[in-house]
Amino acid sequence: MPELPEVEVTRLSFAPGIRGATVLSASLGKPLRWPLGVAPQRLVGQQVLGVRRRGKYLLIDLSEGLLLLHLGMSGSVTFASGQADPGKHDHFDLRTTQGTLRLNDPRRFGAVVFATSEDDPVAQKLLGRLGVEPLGDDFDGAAFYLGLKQRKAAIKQVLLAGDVVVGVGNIYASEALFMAGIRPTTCANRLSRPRVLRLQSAIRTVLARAVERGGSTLRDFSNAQGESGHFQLEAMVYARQGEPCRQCGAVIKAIKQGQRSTFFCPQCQKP
DNA sequence: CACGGATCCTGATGGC
DNA sequence: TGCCATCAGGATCCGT
Repeated sequence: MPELPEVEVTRLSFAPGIRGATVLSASLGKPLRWPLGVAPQRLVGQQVLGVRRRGKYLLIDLSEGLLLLHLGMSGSVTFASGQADPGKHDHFDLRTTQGTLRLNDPRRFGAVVFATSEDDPVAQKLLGRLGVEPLGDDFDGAAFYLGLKQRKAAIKQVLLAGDVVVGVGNIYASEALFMAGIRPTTCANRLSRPRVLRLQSAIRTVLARAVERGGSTLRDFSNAQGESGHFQLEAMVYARQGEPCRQCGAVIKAIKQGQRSTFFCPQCQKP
């Protein structure tokens, strides 16, 4: 479910509400991708200082450490006072003085991990190899060009890998490549400088637009207030195989790259 | 070091 | 209705 826009929309939807709260209790459901790393009691009494995002991770800053939260493929978060009893797929509850933060994740590819600080090896193992933030000032075309120049894999797979630039998942990789006019199968190191600059700009535009629209709700994504996103309605290629390109009318194609679906317009996007 | 494939898990969907 | 295969917004691990 969650790429950068969905994670950011989630963050925005509960960060103001939880800031300043004190943890009353924490409880776990079924095992997630990684263990919490400490006894849930360790969190009790800590104050929530704020919520940040790094790539697709939510970083919940506490007075004596931080929680790294990842939504995997099917995770979503709710924040409310008076939550019902945990359901079948609710695997983490953080009860605070200002409401309960709850992670629901049917497939359990997500995780909640406690680290004493961002420098903690536990945190570094998850964050250490992440690429640049696409919506930040550090994402400049020159560095992006140099990063791509060292990769000979298909550009779409390089984007998904997240070690050059973070946050671009399966939907937005296809969308950004469409906007940049680049065929997803093109080798990253064979893209000219101008095309890389176009791609850099397209990534920023697509992700920022998706955040504005509340993310994409394909099946069940919703923010911490239970609201759906709407970006999927304006997708140019994602999940539109067989339909006419909104730009040129050619038939949108679907292919597989590394077990993942890729969508593109064979006419608008050049190798 | 970088690449491609297998893998974790559950649920929805479509064909027969 | 049941059964089976396939697919799904992610990212790590492993062999090459």
